Amino acid sequence: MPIEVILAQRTAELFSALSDPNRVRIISALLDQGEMNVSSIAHNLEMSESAVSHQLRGLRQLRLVQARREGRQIFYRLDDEHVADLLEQGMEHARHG
Amino acid sequence: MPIEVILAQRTAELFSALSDPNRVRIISALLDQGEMNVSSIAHNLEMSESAVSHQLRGLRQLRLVQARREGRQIFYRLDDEHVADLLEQGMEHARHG
DNA sequence: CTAAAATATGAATGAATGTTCAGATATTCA
DNA sequence: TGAATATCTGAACATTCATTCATATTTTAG
Repeated sequence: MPIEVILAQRTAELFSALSDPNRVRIISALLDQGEMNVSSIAHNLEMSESAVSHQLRGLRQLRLVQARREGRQIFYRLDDEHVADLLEQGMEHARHG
Repeated sequence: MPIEVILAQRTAELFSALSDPNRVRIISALLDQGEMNVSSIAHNLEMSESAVSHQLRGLRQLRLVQARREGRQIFYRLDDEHVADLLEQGMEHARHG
């Protein structure tokens, strides 16, 4: 498989992480707050905790998000400042455009 | 509907345009070549012309791509330099990361 | 040890997506 | 006009995806 195709796949995969409104909101919330546990994300965004948990799993697998346990809560934060840049640039484009 | 949710939707929609390997390759090719017609994109990326045409329609509807007819060929180019930035940033992240 | 709280997980379901195939539309050239 | 070329379109199909619901796991508090 040509490198170019593999790179395209990995690029698409990265953008896929930002291709759902609720994931955008989750990442945006983490960008604002720095760190949040699952239930506060769910409450904040009016999503079920299960849905949030499922989405966070995907984001964690892509290493866009990192988890830290504290007691029975698990706090999530962005793993990568590049993702913050990407999201901000995309939101900026979406605001105008 | 809260502005924040609408913005998240529009942001996700933008990233969705970059969330498929073949679309990434199409946009990347247009970025390199400046302008291409459907069949040269198809040949270049080893996609069917129909698949390319379907994808270009979506990109055109999102105004990421612009069309110009010349005889029986239709040349496509990126409509927006911001998208080029976004793609390059995403590809850069995908190369490392 | 038991109950409660926070999160994770898996199966099920419906919606969205990308490609293919067949055929339609538009344009040029003889 | 008729054939050839380039592109588009719509239906069909398989696949992927996000959510829900029920249940499991982990941790703390009592």
